[in-house]
Amino acid sequence: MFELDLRSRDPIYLQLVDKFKSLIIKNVLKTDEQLPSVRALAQQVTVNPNTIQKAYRELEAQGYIYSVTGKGSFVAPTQEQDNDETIQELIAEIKKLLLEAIFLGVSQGELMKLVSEADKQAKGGLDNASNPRFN
Amino acid sequence: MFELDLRSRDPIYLQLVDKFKSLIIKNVLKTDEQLPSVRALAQQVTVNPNTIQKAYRELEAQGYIYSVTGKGSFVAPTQEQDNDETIQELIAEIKKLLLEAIFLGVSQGELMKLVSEADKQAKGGLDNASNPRFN
Amino acid sequence: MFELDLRSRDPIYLQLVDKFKSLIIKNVLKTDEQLPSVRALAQQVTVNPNTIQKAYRELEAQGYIYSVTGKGSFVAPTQEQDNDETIQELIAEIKKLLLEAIFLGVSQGELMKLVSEADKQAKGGLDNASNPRFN
Amino acid sequence: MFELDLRSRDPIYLQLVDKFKSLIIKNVLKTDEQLPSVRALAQQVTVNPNTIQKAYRELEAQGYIYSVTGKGSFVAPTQEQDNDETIQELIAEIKKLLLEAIFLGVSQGELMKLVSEADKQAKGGLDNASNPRFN
DNA sequence: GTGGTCTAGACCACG
DNA sequence: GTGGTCTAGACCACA
Repeated sequence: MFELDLRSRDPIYLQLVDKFKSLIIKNVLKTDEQLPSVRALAQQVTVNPNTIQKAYRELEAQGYIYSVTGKGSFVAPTQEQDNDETIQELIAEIKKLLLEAIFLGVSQGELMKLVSEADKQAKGGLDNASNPRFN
Repeated sequence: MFELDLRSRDPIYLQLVDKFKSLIIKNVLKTDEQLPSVRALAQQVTVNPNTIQKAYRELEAQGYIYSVTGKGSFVAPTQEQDNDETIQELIAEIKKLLLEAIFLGVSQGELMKLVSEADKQAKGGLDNASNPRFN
Repeated sequence: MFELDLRSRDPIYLQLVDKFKSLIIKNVLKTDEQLPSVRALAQQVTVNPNTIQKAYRELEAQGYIYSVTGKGSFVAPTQEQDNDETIQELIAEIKKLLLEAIFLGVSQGELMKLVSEADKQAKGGLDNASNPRFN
Repeated sequence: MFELDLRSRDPIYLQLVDKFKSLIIKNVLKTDEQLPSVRALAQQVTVNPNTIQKAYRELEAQGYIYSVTGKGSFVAPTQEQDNDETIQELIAEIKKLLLEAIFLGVSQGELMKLVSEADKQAKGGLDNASNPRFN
């Protein structure tokens, strides 16, 4: 379920954060569903528990999960709050990468297709949950 | 012209790389145009010359500029090579961010518009040069 | 193991790059094998750690090694990509040197033998590892 | 006759050295033939005379030309002297590049062909002189 | 003047 | 412990 790339320049804890965000976004992990315990996950992926802790802390800071002392960590309900700032940063980052992609020769059509695919994948999250073929 | 965030987790030299890539992509800096000298820029943004050097080296490694000892650093001609690996990584990163944006409530339409804008801005680079409203 | 010429016009960090490339090419250093730490090597060859870093960065940029913060630097798996541009430059450089060698009196036969030897040494990398007679 | 790449990382004076060495090796410039004067060449290739001077000095140091004060610079007779050291260095450099080429996937056959071509080009120098189609 | 190399030594992020 | 960033300041090669 978790394939970490120990060789990547990306720190392990960030790889974990990304994995979980992806699973939550695709609705594989549903609201209030419990995440694996720190120790269990640490053992499963053979990584230092501190690293898992760091990942969970980061996910909580970004509002994707919430932790209850003594009980565990759970998927947070979809954020309807005005995380306007976060979104603006995200949009800016996407725009930067789009410009770079176009500069490197990627066509507008391909990028449009990318948006379309992402949208379909996100909206069809519930289906994916019962038919998991995500990365 | 260069607003650096010294507090950012992103290292200064990478912020500079991004700035310059953006300026080159938007055709504000044109082929063979000279970049500010290492020392001059270092003084302007009050950063150590070594840091500027590092940024310039990275830009050179990525093919955006070329440096000639004793003469200066210049914008490289547009890369015709298809750096397939680079593009694949870029696409993957964009897709990840698109999914996140959609999850945070950004509509497909807005993202499509973003692609369209980026395409227009990239293609109309020459116009932007005389009408500078970029960051 | 590492004999550096501090007087050479070739910068120290490039001498290190060459040494390591040679060791990797001859399969003395094998995939995923760890390189000496920046600090350790710096101390061993009595050179500033920054200089070692520069060498490692260059090796990483050329795809010979990968570095993971907090873990170390390791030999990268053999590159399957055909870096056409790099190869073309390499071929041109070889041809130039071959012409010069011939001009200085080296016979075609000797050069052919050189190619043959290089091929044998590269292909028999594993054997060389247990029978080290390289520089 | 002289196409310098002002963009190259290689210093201009070294590019000139290489050009002249190539012309001498291919026998386009023959023994005791006079080289263009510093000032004339400087004007022709629009380069600082100091740069030409430096190139000529380097060529003289390597034994490819000799200078007569007040008369000019001339192609030196083929060196039959024991420049054994130079040759050894050259051979070592060639071997290093051959290994790298093989490592990057160039076949032994291609390299053999390269040697053969170089040999033919060098030996056929006299013919080339009257039929100049070199770079 | 330009870019490039190197040192000495500090500080940070990661595991 | 690891690699990575940054500064301050010196010195070199090139044009």
